[in-house]
Amino acid sequence: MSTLAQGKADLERASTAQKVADMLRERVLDGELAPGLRLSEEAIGGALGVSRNTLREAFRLLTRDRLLVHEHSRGVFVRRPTGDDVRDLYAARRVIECGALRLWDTVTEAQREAVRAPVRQAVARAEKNDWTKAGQANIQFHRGIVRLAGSTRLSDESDRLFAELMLAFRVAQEINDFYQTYVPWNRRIVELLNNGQVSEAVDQLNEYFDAAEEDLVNRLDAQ
Amino acid sequence: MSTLAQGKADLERASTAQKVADMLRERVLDGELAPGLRLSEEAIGGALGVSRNTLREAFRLLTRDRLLVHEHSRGVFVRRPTGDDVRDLYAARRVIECGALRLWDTVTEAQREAVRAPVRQAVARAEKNDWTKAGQANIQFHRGIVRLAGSTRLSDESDRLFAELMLAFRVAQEINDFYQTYVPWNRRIVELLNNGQVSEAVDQLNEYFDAAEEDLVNRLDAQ
DNA sequence: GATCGTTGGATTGTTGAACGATTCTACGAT
DNA sequence: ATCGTAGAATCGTTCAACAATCCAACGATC
Repeated sequence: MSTLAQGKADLERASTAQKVADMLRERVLDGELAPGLRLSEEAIGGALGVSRNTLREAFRLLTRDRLLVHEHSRGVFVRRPTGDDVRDLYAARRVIECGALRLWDTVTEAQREAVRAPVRQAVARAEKNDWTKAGQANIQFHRGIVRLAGSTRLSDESDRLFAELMLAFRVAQEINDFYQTYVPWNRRIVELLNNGQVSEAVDQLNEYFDAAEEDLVNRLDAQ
Repeated sequence: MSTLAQGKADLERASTAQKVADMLRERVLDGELAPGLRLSEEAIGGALGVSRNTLREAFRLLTRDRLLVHEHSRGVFVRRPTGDDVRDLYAARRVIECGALRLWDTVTEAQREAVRAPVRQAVARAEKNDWTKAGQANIQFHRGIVRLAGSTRLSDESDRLFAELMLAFRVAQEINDFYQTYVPWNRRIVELLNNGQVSEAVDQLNEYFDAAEEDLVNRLDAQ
């Protein structure tokens, strides 16, 4: 059965536009393509060896994910998140993640473990000063929370929100030291959950959002 | 100021692909293009007088909105929502709308009125047996709830969820008589809110989702 | 009679070129 | 220094072409 699923994954081969979009997404998220940069159709298409039409399809996919912004007759640009964007993102996260976390007592043990495990990993990575991996584990923690809701649509949209947020982190130059503050916070949330104090855990998550949002907005507006 | 806003709206002229997508979206939502139908690039492009490339752009937009599904080398089809789709949609709605409704005491009066007004309208329309308008007002009610969260990203995504849900309603042939049952329910929710019983209103909303989901899933699986 | 290749036609995936429309840039006039 | 204008660069859209893929019909085999 797992081999069949594997085979199906192979069957669903990506289109050229999809592959180009995946490559560009990486470049945007690791900062190689800086926020605000304009992506010329001719230049990028030439460099990647794809036609303009195919490249435009890839641009559209990334625009859907809010990593690029499209301006009519001007081209596409790497999104440069503003303070307002961050506020909007956290308003959405508050509703989604706090709402999902409230379902803690109704979900399967596997779903709960998908929330706990990333925190253990983040703690371990943080002790080794590997903040890149710690940051990835932190995202897995929040992805796990969203998945408590049991909706693939909600999970997919949240992944887009997370990706957009990563852009904001980059602009705020907050990639490394940010998690140093908040890893302990996540740990406390999991402790409360294991204690059966779901409501208190939700409160902590809300406070975490308050602090993270304010920190990020301040750094963005300072620029 | 309003004239300036008007001028700006004119400036943001829609691209051809956007206009084509809007037209197709209407056709899909009012059932002219039935769920499951395959949309031939050549046939539709010829009928609308746009090139294949432009039409494919429009298809991408509607695929993002989940009204169409794309199958590699096979074409695009009008989505035919399944019971699982509906369960997924309601799992997302539960988290989003209940989470947003919990913010009732923290939002502006204008935001609260955007929840109450559509219910009054739905009641009035229902008394005149105008179920189409009553249904539209019902959607405005739920849109108003989502907007309590204050996130445009969340509101936009919810609009897509609603559109997809309308497709499911159509497949279930539940366009007219559905709201007859649930308009009074919405009314009760607003009464509770006006009474300051936010928590009870959330419970009612949750029960509404339970009932609506089960009803819709049953009708879909029966086919 | 049912299952399995094969073949040909239809549709999609991708490319390249073309041209009008729009934006940007640089230069010169006031 | 500001404004307007001409020219270059880029985008929006269309068209034609060909390879890759899918599909339906037809026989071949057991």
